[in-house]
Formats: sequence, C-alpha cells, structure tokens
Amino acid sequence: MVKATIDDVAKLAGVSIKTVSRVVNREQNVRESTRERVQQAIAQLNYRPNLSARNLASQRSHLIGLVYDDPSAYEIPSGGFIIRMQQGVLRACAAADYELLIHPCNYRHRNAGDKLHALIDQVRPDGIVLAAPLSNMPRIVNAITAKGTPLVRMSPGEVNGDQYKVVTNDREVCAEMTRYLASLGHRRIAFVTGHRSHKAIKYRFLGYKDGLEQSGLPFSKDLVCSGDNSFGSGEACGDSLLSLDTPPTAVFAANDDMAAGIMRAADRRGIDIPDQLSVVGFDDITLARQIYPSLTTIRQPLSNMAERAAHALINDPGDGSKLKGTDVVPSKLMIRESTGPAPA
Amino acid sequence: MVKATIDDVAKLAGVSIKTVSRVVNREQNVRESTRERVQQAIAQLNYRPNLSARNLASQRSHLIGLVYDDPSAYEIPSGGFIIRMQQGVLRACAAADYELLIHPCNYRHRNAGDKLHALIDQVRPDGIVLAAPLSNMPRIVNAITAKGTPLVRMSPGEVNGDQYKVVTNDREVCAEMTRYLASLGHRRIAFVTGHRSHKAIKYRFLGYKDGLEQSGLPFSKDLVCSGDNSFGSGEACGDSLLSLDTPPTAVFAANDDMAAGIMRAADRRGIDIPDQLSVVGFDDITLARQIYPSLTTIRQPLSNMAERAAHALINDPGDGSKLKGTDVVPSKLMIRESTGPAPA
DNA sequence: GTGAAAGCGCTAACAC
DNA sequence: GTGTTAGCGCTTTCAC
Repeated sequence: MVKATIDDVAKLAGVSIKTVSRVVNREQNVRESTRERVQQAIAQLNYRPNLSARNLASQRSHLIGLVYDDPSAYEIPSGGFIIRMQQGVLRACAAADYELLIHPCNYRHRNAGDKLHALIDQVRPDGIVLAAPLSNMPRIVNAITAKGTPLVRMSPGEVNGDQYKVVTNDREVCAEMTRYLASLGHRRIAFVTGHRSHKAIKYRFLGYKDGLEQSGLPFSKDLVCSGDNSFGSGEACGDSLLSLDTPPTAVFAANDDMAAGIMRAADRRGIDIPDQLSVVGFDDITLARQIYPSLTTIRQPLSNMAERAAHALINDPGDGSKLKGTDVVPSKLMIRESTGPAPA
Repeated sequence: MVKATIDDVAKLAGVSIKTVSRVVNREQNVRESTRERVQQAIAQLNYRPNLSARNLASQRSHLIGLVYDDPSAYEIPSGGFIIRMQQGVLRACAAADYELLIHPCNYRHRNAGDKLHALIDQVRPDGIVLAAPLSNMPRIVNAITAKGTPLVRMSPGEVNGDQYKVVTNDREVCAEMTRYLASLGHRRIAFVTGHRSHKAIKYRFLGYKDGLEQSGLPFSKDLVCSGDNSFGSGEACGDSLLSLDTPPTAVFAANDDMAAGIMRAADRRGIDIPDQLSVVGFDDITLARQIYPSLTTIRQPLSNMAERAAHALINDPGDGSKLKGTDVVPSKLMIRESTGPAPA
C-alpha cells in the first residue's frame, strides 16, 4: 500500500498543493466548494499528512512528551499513578490528533538532563508535561526550559514565576480528611510523611496539622513517621507506630502505597482494621479498592490534571499566553472500609 | 538557544555535511582523524540530528510504537501489566536512541483500525510492538501489516505464518503450578478462566488440565469458572466456587487480578488463606506482593518479553530477516503465602 | 481565493 | 575517504 502524498491529492482535486495544505490545516480563505472537493480527494486516497515532513517545514511535531520519575528506580513500582497520568494526556492527544511519547527520567542519574535534551532535540515535542516530583527539581525543569520547549508542571510544590502549572488542593483536602478522622472520635492520629524530594507532598503534612488544629487536637511529633512513598516504608512506619506505648488509633499516610504497607503491618500483628485501627491514604490507586478492607483515601484527579496540562500545551497559540497561572483541580475524600469509630 | 544543524558542524569541522552524516550514523569509510574532528565539533556545538529531517530523508523515524488494549475501557485498570511492558520496550529504546510512543487501542471501537492507520501514516514508527489480546485479533493485526509496518506480536496465541512473536510457556508453567498444588495434598483444585478474547490465556487452562492429569487427579467441569480477567469477575467466581457443596481447597486463577478477587470473596466469608483455601494467580503484578497474604503466582517476564520484541524491531535490517520465528521467554513460579497444605 | 517557488535538515546515489 | 547533488513531503512567503 503506497502512501498518498499531498501531490496526489492536489492532482485528483485539481488544485495546487497549497490549497490542499490549507484545507488540511483548516485555514481561512478557501472557497467552500473547493474545500469539499479537496476533502473528497483526501477521503478517496485515504491521505494523511506525513508528520515528519510537516514537522520539518513547520517546526511543530504534533507530539507531546510525558516525563515522569522512572519507575524502574523503585523496587516495586505500583504504576497506577503513571497509568492514570498517561490516560489523561492521551485523552487530550486523541482529541487533537497528537501522539504521546513517554520518557521516564531517572533524576538520580547524572545524565538525566542530557537524555532530556536528546528527546527535545531529536523529537521536538510541541510540549512536555512534567510530573511530580521531577516538576519541583530545578535541574530537570531547567534542562527543559533551556531548550525553549513549552512545559506544564504537575504538582510542582511551591513555585516562583507564573509558568502554567496544574495542582490539586493537597493541603485543604488533607485537613478535611483529618477532621473526618477526628469526627469519628480519633484523638491519636498519626501521619506518615512522603518522600523528601516530593515537594507537593509536604502540603499534605501541613493539611494534617491544620486538620488537627481545626479539630482541637494537639500535634505530637511522636505520631509522625518519615516514609519515602514506598509500600515498604509504610510497613516500617506501621511497625514503629504500632509499637508505641500508646499507639495511634488512626494513621494517615501521605500516599496509598504506604497506607497499604501500614495495613499489612497491622495485619501481621493481628490488629483489626477498622475496629482497632483506622488507616487512610492519598491518591486512590487501583490497589485501594483491591485490598481488604478497601482503603479510605483521597482521590487525586491525576488523569484530569494530566489532561488539562496536555490540553493547555496543545492549544497554546505559541506565544505562551495560555501557559500562565495555576489550575487547581480538587481532590476528594473516598470513604471506604478502612476507617471506623475510634475504639473505646 | 538556537539549534545547531549539520551544516554548522560541517563548517566547524571543515568537512562536508555528508561526512558529518557518516559519523553520526556510524558508517564505514571515515578516517579516524576525521571522525574525531567531527565528533569534537558535534560535542562543541551540542549538535543532535533533527529527527524529522532524518525521518523524512531516510524513511525511518527512530520511534517505536507500543500498542495495547486501552485500559480506560475497564472499570478498574490495574496498569501493572502495561507499565512492565513499557519498561521493557523503553530499555530497548534507550539502548538504541529510540523513543517510545504509546498508543492504547480500544478494539471494541469500530474505528480502532483507523486510529492505528493515523498513527502509522503520520508518525511512521519503525516498528510496532503489539500486546495481547490485540495480538490475536486479525482485524488489528491486519490494520498494521497492511501498512507494511514491521510488527512483533506478544503472546498471540496460536498463529499462522512465521512472523516473529514473543511468547511465554503458559501451558507448561501452568501444569507445573497445578502439580505444585497437588503436591501440597490438594485434590479439588478449581480453575478460573480468563477473557475469551485473549487467546494465550487458553493455554493456561490447558496447562491446568495437563497438571491434573500428570498428578493423577480427575478433571471436573464443576470446578471451572469463567472470568474475564477482572478483579470483579474473580470475586464472582470465588463466590460461586465457595458456595459449592464440596468447595475446592485450592483455586488457580488465570491472572492475578482475578486471584485477588477470589481472596477477597474468601475473606468476606471468613475463610482463611492459606489454611482453608489456597489461591494462586498468574502474572505477578505489583498487587501480588501487596495483598495479605501475599499471592503465590507465576511471574510472567513481561518486561523481558517486551524488551526482546522491541530489540528485534530496532535491529531488523529492513528485510525482515530477523523478524521470524518464535521467542519463548519462560515464566516461573513465585511461591508466597497464599498457598499451603490442603486442609485435613 | 489560489498558486509558484523556496526552503526546513537530513540521507542517498553517485561522483571524484 | 570524501564531496556534490537531489530530493523526502510538507509549510511558508509572496505573488497573482
């Protein structure tokens, strides 16, 4: 099957290639009858513009790059997080005839920036969606912006500048979850923090403190344990929190993987969830609905966030006028089976 | 930052652009001293060839497409499966300066083939890795081969023709797992089948039957339940199997998601795993290690399979001589906590 | 409204 | 070994 080119279409429609180009690119100034004739020729020949030629001539690639922390760097990559971002970006791409290129990036490597440059120079994506925690790492962000590639950051934590970013209401929703636990009668609510390099996760901790205060509960350092977002670190924190002289009756983990680890640690000790211990997480990954009891958590609208990010990139007129400001997509509580009234 | 072109490099190195091209493409017939001079110029200008120009001129894109069943089509996409394939393909790509384009495809849609054509015509990937179950659907396979794009199929089930394919030893390893259960004293071993559209999964069922026979156990239709690969269908099958007058003491599910569903159904009924019921799955997704008790399963080397598939595509000389035959990457048992001796 | 001509940055074929 | 010359298929001036 030989490919039809713009010349074939032009010949069949009896117009110049420029006119075909106009129709394909939906430009103004084409008579309706001409447009129809060209459309017909396109359909008949099953013509589709060659991306490379288009890119070469126009300096656009119709490709979006999604860059995220390389899951191979982790022992047990859960993946649900990544899949959901991909789905969001893919929705935006599908709607605009873009394709998606994925590029995991291991920020621990010296040459992470070089690899990004290779991506940008060779493929020239029209824009890059950068996921947390890479989105808060100046080295990574600069590697991209230095090349002038339009960039949207997801959950970058605190940021300077008015570059467009898509975030969620980490702090507010975590305060809400903490108040929910307090409303169930819990007075000793522990918190398991996330990875240091992930700035946005710090807001979850702040939200937890807000929630305690709003509920009139004291904050205690003893009830805070440092995790690194992994299932294993959740297990370890669970062990240490449950070994306390007066253990907590509820544990709030900064993500679901750690919450699952905590549940596992409780299971091992024969502690019943939710009768003796309530556990909550953040993200609402697939696992949250598959473990038993199912996990009360906070649904982060990752796929919507990613979709909005990609959408902004795709619809940027080129002067960057759309790529400013902050887009807040709210998260919400998902109450399931892992939480219940505080034990008497 | 203005991009350096091949002309800039040629000028700086004092050679023609063709020589630069030769160096970049590692062709023969360049004097070592010349090569070095060019390399230096490349480094100095931080030159990287423009993919689009290269593609346009050479008809190669340095892009690999990974096409798989669209997870958005499922209520709870588990994703671990997809992530692992992506990781494998990405390893092969990274080693060869290729980038990866992902293209979920919903075979239930009428226009699935059209979307694939759009991908192929516009982007012109140098090859496509096609995952199961799409790899056993003639409509999808033909949509790709009709365009002449090199294709590697993963786990296509029975196939005609000698097109290169990467598979695992489903049947043999499932027989092995069944024998393992029998060796634990189980005599009533149930099987939960996978989705009809997924041909390779049928081999798992055949392996189960082989294993029964090899262990001298009778096959009974009553102990077979039809699932569709989803967690929910596993739960449903678990319910129905555990309601039998003489329920099985072990259940073998054709994938991990369903095994997790079965565990959940058992949990609900207060049936202890593994003391009263052994459960095993297939795939070894992340979940297998995160549920409690952890799941005994079969580790499918998805990422290796995908890597081999992409590697073959990338290193295909163009005449398709490498893209023949079948590559069998063996799976292996992962014995964990969800299996134990049959109850007395 | 439409078309002609000139590239975009690279590789391929063929000269030297 | 190295350089020259044509394109690859499209978009972009700028004419008409």
